[in-house]
Amino acid sequence: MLPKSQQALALVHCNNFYVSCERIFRPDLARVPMVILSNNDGCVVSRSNEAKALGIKMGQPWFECKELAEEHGILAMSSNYALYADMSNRVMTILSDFSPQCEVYSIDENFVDLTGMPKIREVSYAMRERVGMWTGMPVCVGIGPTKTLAKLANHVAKKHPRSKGVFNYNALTNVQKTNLLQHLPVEDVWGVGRKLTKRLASFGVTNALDLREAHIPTLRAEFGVVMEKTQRELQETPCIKLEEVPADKKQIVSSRSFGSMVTELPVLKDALSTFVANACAKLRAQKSHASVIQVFLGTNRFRKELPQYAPCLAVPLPYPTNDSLEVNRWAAFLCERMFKPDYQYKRAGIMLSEISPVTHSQGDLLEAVHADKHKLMEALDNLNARYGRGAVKVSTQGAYSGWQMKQERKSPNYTTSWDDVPLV
DNA sequence: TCTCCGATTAGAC
DNA sequence: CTAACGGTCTAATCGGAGA
Repeated sequence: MLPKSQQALALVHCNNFYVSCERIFRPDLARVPMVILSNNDGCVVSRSNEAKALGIKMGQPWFECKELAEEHGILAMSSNYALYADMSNRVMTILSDFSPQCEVYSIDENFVDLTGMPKIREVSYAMRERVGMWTGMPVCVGIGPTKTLAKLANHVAKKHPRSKGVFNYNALTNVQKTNLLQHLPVEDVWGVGRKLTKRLASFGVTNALDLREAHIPTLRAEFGVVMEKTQRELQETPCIKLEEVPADKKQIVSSRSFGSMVTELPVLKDALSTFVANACAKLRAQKSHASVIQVFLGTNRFRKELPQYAPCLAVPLPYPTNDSLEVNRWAAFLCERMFKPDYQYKRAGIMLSEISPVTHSQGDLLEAVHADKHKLMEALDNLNARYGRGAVKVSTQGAYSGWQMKQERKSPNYTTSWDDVPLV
């Protein structure tokens, strides 16, 4: 029997994605050390190479970096998701021309299946070049027989300038593979995070080779099935499938930390009405409805000297719905039940769960009522699609101020808003 | 003892 | 000037309740 033909999965990953999106429209920032901040301008979520070199850590709270930032003139910007989502779509569309089988894995990554294609190196360089030429986005490509090894190869491509942005694990000899894995810390393996790195170390597993060669029953017993899959993927046995069509969400969460503390019930309800609108719009976009709605509130858990309160309450709905108005009534009700004065709220959110596809229920006495509601929400979605999110609102939805997140340094929506296009 | 369920944990990005 | 630390999602596992 012929040996099983090996997969060639190419993981295409944008370099410093958010930073790169900003630089495409601000070429003057090309060499400026810079970072992009999370919602509420809280933590660093993307760093330029210069910022990395200065020691700024991924996920680090911005206020902790301030001193270093001032010293070295590090520029911080708020995140601009409308811009990043649009740039991502452009990149993904280009990549989809290179293979009929792709998985958009995240906003800045795509697994492109090149199995069976000739000249995989050339194709990889071509992907890099076309994306760069058409969008300005720098990307690196890692090729491997499994997702885990494609990730690993991408890591190598990023780290070693000599690779010129493309690294093919499949082209290595066994000795080269062993050598590579031996020099790769186990925490750089996909699926191995901080906690597992520590526990693995106590078993003498510190690099990727150790993990690949570890005693299988021990590994399975101590670390469970997830780790075993990772190990098998390192051994070139695919355990994680390519998921071409994204699965429907099983739960939808919409929540925010507030820009400042909130003490008033109406303000909380206003914030929640915005979260409900977002969550229900997502629900309708995947043609589903939810049977359970949960609301949570929270004080600032980092301010230990203040009284803490983080309640959470759920209701099973009498029948599944995706109607923003209806969900909002429940959200307001739950919020009122939990609200206690004299606390400073810093966060609130809503979760929709027990999600199932909408199917046309026959013979329902309320069918006509449901149909009308359905039309109302459809009209609302269409208007918001045409005139921008929030053009048509549910309830107060943002009428009160005080909870909106801090975004002090956001760039214009260069690609998605005519109002933001600079007139030369 | 088995099963179900909610809560917790760990990870990715 | 001040205060100042994200948001979403999944899968696996754990521990208790109930059958």
